[in-house]
Amino acid sequence: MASPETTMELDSVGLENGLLETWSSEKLFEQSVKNRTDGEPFIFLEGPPTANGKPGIHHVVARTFKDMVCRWKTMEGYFVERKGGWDTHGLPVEIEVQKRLNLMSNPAIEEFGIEEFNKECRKSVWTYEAAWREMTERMAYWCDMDNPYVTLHDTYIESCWWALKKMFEKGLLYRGYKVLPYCPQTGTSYSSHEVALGYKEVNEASVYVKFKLEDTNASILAWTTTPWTLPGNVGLAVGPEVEYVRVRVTAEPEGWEGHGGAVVGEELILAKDLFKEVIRHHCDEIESFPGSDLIGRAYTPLFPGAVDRADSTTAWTVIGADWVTTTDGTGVVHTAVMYGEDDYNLGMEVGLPAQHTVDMQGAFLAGTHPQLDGKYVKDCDQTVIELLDTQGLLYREKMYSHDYPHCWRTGHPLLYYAMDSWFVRMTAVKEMLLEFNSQVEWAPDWVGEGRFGEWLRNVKDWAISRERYWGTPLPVWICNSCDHQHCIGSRAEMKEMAKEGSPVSDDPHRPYVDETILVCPKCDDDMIREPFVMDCWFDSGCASFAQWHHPFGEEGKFENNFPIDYICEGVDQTRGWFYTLLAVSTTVFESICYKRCLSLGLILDAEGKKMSKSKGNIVDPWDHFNREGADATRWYMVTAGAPWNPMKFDPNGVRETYGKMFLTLWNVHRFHADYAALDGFDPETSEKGVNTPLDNWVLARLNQVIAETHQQFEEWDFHKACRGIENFVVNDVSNWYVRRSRRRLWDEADSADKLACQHTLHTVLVTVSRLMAPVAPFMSDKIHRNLEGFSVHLADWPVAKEFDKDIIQTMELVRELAETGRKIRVDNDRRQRLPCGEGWIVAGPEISDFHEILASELNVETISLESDLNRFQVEVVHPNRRTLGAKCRQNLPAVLEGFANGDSESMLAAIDAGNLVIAGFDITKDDIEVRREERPGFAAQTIQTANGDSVSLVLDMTDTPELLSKGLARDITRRIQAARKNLDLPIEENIDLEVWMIDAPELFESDIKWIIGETRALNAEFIKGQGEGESFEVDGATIWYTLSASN
RNA sequence: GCGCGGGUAGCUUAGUCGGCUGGAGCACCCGGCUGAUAACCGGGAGGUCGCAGGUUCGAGUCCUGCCUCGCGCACCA
Repeated sequence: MASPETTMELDSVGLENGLLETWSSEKLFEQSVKNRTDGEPFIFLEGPPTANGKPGIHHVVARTFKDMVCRWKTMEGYFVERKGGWDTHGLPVEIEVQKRLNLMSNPAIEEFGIEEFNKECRKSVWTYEAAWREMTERMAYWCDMDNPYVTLHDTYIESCWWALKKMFEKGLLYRGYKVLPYCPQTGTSYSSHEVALGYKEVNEASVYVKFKLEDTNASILAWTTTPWTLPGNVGLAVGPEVEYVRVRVTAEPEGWEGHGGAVVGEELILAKDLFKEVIRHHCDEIESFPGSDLIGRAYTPLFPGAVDRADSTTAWTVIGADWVTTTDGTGVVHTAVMYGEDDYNLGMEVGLPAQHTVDMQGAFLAGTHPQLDGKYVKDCDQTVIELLDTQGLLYREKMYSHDYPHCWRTGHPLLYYAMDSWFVRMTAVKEMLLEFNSQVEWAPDWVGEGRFGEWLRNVKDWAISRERYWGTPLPVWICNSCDHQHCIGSRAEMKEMAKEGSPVSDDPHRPYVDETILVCPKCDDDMIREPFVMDCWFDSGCASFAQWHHPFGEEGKFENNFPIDYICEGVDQTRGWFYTLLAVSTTVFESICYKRCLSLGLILDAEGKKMSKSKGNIVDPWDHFNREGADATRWYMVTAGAPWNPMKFDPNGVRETYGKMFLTLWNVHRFHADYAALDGFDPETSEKGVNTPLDNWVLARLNQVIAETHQQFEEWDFHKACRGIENFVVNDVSNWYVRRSRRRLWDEADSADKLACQHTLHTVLVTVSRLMAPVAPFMSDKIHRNLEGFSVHLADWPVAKEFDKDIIQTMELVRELAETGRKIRVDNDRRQRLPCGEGWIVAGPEISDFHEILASELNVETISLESDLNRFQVEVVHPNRRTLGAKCRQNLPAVLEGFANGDSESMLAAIDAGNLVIAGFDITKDDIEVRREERPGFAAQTIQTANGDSVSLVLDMTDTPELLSKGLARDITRRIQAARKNLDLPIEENIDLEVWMIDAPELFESDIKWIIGETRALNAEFIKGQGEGESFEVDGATIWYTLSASN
């Protein structure tokens, strides 16, 4: 170990870029990992980003929190591997390509060719890979980007297949329908994200329809905004608890317009609450009853023959559903199984026939009705209304305005349409999911209990198939003759089962996999693959094992890396990756997937608005990387607030962090390193010196900070930990320790005091570097290398030693007293440079260790303890509201008044005698606080210490010739030093000095010598009378001075 | 509509078990200090602690309702 090197002014961008090169040539990341191979593994899993979008500041946030924890754990001695990952499949990729090639629909893609299309997708996936790598490297996110897992790799896909087969074997995979927003023009169903792009307000006809009950002469009224779904009606849903009425029409209404109507004597049934709103005729109420009375009643189909009853016993009957409300409509919900999500779920539950009346082009199927067959459904709304009207089945028509989703590409209204889909039966493992979730340590805990728990309690079967092209193909084949289903679990299995002569491609993607025909194990006929790809969330949900190509890859790799210790992503992943990881591990392994999950808040702009491309309020991380540097950016993001709270990203804040934290720290380091280099200080071989109380104090504080930082890291309070470090660096180390130690290092001889200071600074800087290394990996490393000769990232996490809490408290008091002294001077109009003869600390604890510091801070000649309290101050009794409140309750005001009117001296005497009674209550010592306040006329202030004691500071304001001389000397020195600095004179440069004075107090010989020493004046003259050069006035005196470098 | 999380000085925020005059930082003004860096120190100004009730001797803190912002879920039959 040698002496540190002298340093330069801070250039953070240069510093960081320089270190990046050093790290890369040293392969420091690899080293830091390998260094800990003997340690217990800490398992981290990278949530794979998609590289077909540009990385933004929110990615920097997530990566900072990932990196920070991994670096911290590494320093603690854990073995922390970090494999990178890329999410490469899915709709966003396809949409990008579709836009570029103007392929608006599935038929258009197929015409273009799936093979070509997927080639384009494969290319598009990597559009921003370089940008991602650059960002990742520049921000110092340590992660193995050279051997990442990639969801489009054959091996990765094979693991996904394996997982799906596990589910299949457990009976958790099944085929069914899912109602999705579907655009018949493009032949595509849309995810909720895309649907959100296309909401438009529409004003269209809604209808009230009469459903004639079979066993009685009455009709149930139901309401719908989509008349085209009426031919598909197979049921009516009512709320079992909802109150319904049966009414008889007694007279025609006044001013009826539009289609529909009812005849006198006709009977109608609807929710009681909605009667007034819906019914236009004059009616008599016949009876009222709960919805449960209606359940099971059969009614006549509106379009007989449009749907086959098949073996359904519930078709065209009234069904109970507790989600039915009376907020609009009639309190009766028309149910068309294939054209509404609730309708479909209800239909499945009670066994309604699931049969389409509309084809994939959006046209009515043949056999629905002669006037409708083959026509586009949205064009038929009026026809349906007229058909019902002519049969007397229409009660009313009403224009209704609402938001309705439209195709973001073509602008056509989307149809909710039941699509063929494959599902994972998550509902079957709900209890297990909840149990596993309760084992996860969530930060913050309310995301786990609340948002995520809520989601799990309402878990639905997972629709994992997509009618798309670019994705992991669904490995399920169905037999042409016997409908046998087979799920492939590996590439080998596919080869084995392939029909002779059928192509088996090495690339598992479409369209190649579509061409592979399997032989049915049941009947030897051909099996054809289901034409779906999988939800890309399934891909990333498999990451915990597919990254290792489990179970085909390296043996033991997966087992040793599961379950995961730590994952961290934005809160938007709650229903995304956080869920799919758990969903897959639960169904495949019957295990938890991760033990700890940090869910990060959204990132907002400085105004609190969500960052989005369209608003143009995106912050480019490079703006900060290139200005304040990655350290300041990372530190800012960690200290700005709790990680799970939404973060308002304020570019100004980054600048502040840079100026405050990093510039300060750098200058402390520079101060130490420059002197250490000059003196040839070596932390290992140089004498230890003799610690002053100041050294002992800062070392105690250091250990306190170590302890607090560690504790707060453990509790996920990274923001508090880092604010604590920052406070220590800025306030304690720089603004107090270094400020008070400056003169110690000016000593040119190797004094014991200087050595102690240098050892102390060394320890403090090295330890602080280690504490902040996980968050600010650059400057911490620069400092650590300079002082310790090796990288901070190979160092160990600091462990706190026992520390002296008393000295910390004492110093707190000393600093408060120093501030108090300045306040006294301001109040008494006495300038800081004019010394006071004496200062007294009244009734303070023993702090003589710090009298010297205090005297210097206060600029007093001597400090002494004064025990005679009465000399300067009186004791004042204050009530202790906390104890008195408990004792006196509602009588407290009276007691407080008693205190206010009482005389402190006599109250104290009474308490000592044990007989103070106020408003009927015995007052004891515990009920009061005694504070001392200075008597009027003294230059004094009283402060309260942390444990409630009063301490006062009194300054003697008397002037003497000696004091005036000293004060003048300091003023002169200060001016000359400023002039030296303006002239850019080196610190060791000597000067020639002339000083003239008018009306000045006498300058004592000793003070003249002091000026000469302080200013390094080789030749100096002090003259009474008017002079030349710069001048200033102090206390009525005028001073002129000239100086020049002495040669 | 339901759930979760916010709302404290112009801005960013701390505020523990309900208890002394609601603290900091940035910015602003005045003063001081400085061979101390984009520094430091003192003082000033700046507060309806989102609003309204309630509990309590006492509420930023607990309860109820409301307003508002963000996120999520549901609904839009």
